[in-house]
Amino acid sequence: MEEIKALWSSGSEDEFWRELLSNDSSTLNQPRESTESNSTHSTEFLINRLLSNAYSGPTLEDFENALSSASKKIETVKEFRQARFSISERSASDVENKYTLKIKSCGNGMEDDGYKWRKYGQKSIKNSPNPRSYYRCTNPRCGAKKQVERSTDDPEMFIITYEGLHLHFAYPYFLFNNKFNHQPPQLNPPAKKPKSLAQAYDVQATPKSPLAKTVDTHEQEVSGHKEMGPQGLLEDVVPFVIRNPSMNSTCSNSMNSTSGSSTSHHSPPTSPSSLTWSPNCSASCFHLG
DNA sequence: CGTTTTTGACCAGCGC
DNA sequence: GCGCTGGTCAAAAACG
Repeated sequence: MEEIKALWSSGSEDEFWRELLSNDSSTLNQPRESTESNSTHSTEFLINRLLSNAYSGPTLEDFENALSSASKKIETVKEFRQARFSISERSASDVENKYTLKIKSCGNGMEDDGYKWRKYGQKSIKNSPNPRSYYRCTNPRCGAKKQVERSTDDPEMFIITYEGLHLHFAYPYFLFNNKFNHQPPQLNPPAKKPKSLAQAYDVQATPKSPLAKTVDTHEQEVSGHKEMGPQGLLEDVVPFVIRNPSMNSTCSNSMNSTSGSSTSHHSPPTSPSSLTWSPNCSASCFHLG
């Protein structure tokens, strides 16, 4: 894992992507031959390859397969693909772009795929009565950051800006693979079910930057959580029922079988919050910050 | 007592 | 250069 971190920190991201594109990459092990994109690499392929090379966690292909297995949530597949293409359509050098979420309340949890966000600062913002909080992922190989501030228009609306490619949102969908055996014990069933995930994933461009994305979760309500936790990931606003706490074997099998990386990056989180690791079965953090 | 949050200081970038 | 603003650092405080 450290070599990945070093790769990102030692050189420019352009170098990283060149390395990624190189067929005879020596830094990143090529796990398997790919028959697609022989002449021109599609960005989708790049993303998949990035995940399979740099991370041992599930690839986007895994997510898609998982989505396909979720018969009841076929519309979610569509929306997830939309979200994915919102990433894929961009050039590789744009991966570090910011994403903005607008969340009207969400689950209160510090943990996200086994890692936590650590608050490292708070500033009062000009022309806004609400301060902005700065968080950084505690995942040692993740430099992703996020900023959380309360909307001035709607006190219950939070605006969360992620910096760096951030794929946490894919986890809930990946967990579809486990067929909803039961619900997470720590979470009450939502009093109101979200209208639809299609609304939750209304991906749209944000005015402040042509490259940034805004995900507006219109009516996300989770009972018992008036306050939004410092988490604020898309994972929080996706229905919790899709998260399955007892899928350790299924999850790891799936991830191991699809991850081409030979070196194991599945080290458990160093954070003491590893109790949430197994239930969520999230073996790797998908920030690409 | 270890971990997390708070909070003022510090720094960099930008416009004037 | 100066002041403003946003982002980060780090020591102290709070928390469990």
